[in-house]
Amino acid sequence: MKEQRLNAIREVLSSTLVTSQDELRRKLRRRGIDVTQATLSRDMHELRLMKGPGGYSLPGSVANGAQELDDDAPPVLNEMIDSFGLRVRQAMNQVVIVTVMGGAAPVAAAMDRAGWQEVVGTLAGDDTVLVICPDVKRAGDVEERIRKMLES
Amino acid sequence: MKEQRLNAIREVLSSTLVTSQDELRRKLRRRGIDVTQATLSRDMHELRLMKGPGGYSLPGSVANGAQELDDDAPPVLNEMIDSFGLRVRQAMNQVVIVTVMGGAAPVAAAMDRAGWQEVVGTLAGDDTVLVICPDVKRAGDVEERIRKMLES
DNA sequence: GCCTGTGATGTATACTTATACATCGACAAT
DNA sequence: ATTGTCGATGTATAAGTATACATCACAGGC
Repeated sequence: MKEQRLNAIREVLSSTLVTSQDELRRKLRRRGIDVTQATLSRDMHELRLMKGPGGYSLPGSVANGAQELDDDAPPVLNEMIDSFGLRVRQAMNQVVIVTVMGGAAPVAAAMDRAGWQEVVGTLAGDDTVLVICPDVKRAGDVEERIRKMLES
Repeated sequence: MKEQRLNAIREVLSSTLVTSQDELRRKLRRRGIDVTQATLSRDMHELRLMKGPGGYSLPGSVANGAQELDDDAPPVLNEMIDSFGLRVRQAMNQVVIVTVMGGAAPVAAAMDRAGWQEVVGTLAGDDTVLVICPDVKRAGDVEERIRKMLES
């Protein structure tokens, strides 16, 4: 039972954003796993999880967030930002979105599909998405929207 | 003063083990830096520090602070520029670093790890690194530093 | 069958971290 | 000179996490 729970924790963390042990507890309960915060604290210690501004992550960045997308399932931008986004910053008419390793491509694809008028184009590295905007003001608009997605 | 403190935090974390904000506060006080836990909490959030079973670690450092560093410890940016960098040019708030084929990714990774405040994000192609800076002035600063690495 | 040791878990709480609110200083605009 | 804005910081406390203690189930030895 414990092993199954540890596996479930890894799956949840590699596909969604988790910012507290209570949040993880609720997500596990949706999967039929019901434990206390104290037990999760021990589990997370045993899994050597890291906690930072972007929430919890599995040790080693390679395995983190590099989930393959369904080819025929257009992702919602909000979900992509939730799952992969770490932080956003504006630089003149550009917006830089930092993601977990491997998360840049799905985020950029979702932005393209969102079709925002304020976005001229996007470029994805491994963990960085560059968003080009027509001017500084609209870059500020985009930055604010992305920031709000990160904060929700 | 704040910048100096942030640098001191990075130095302490890269050379000693820190397992709580109070412990860091005490270590900084020995260096003549006296702030409260609340300020350190904000500083550590701004530095994107990670906390795990092995204590606090800088972003991009070994995923688990409790693990000993192995042979492929993160290289210094200077070495990466020496090994792979060919030339650097500035374009408004962007800096373009041209590398040998295949050298863009290690250079971009090293820049991410360097954690320069002037760098909003980096994007790597095969032989080109695009560095986004907050404004034209700081792009100039970054260009100058990279140029000096190329010349040495 | 009984006893002992071990690992897992929950409860309660100690400990740690994040933040609401207030204050202050620097700076720009008037 | 005055006023307003902004970022930094401290205080107090809310929120989050780690763990002391107790309990239970189970396995192994005798």
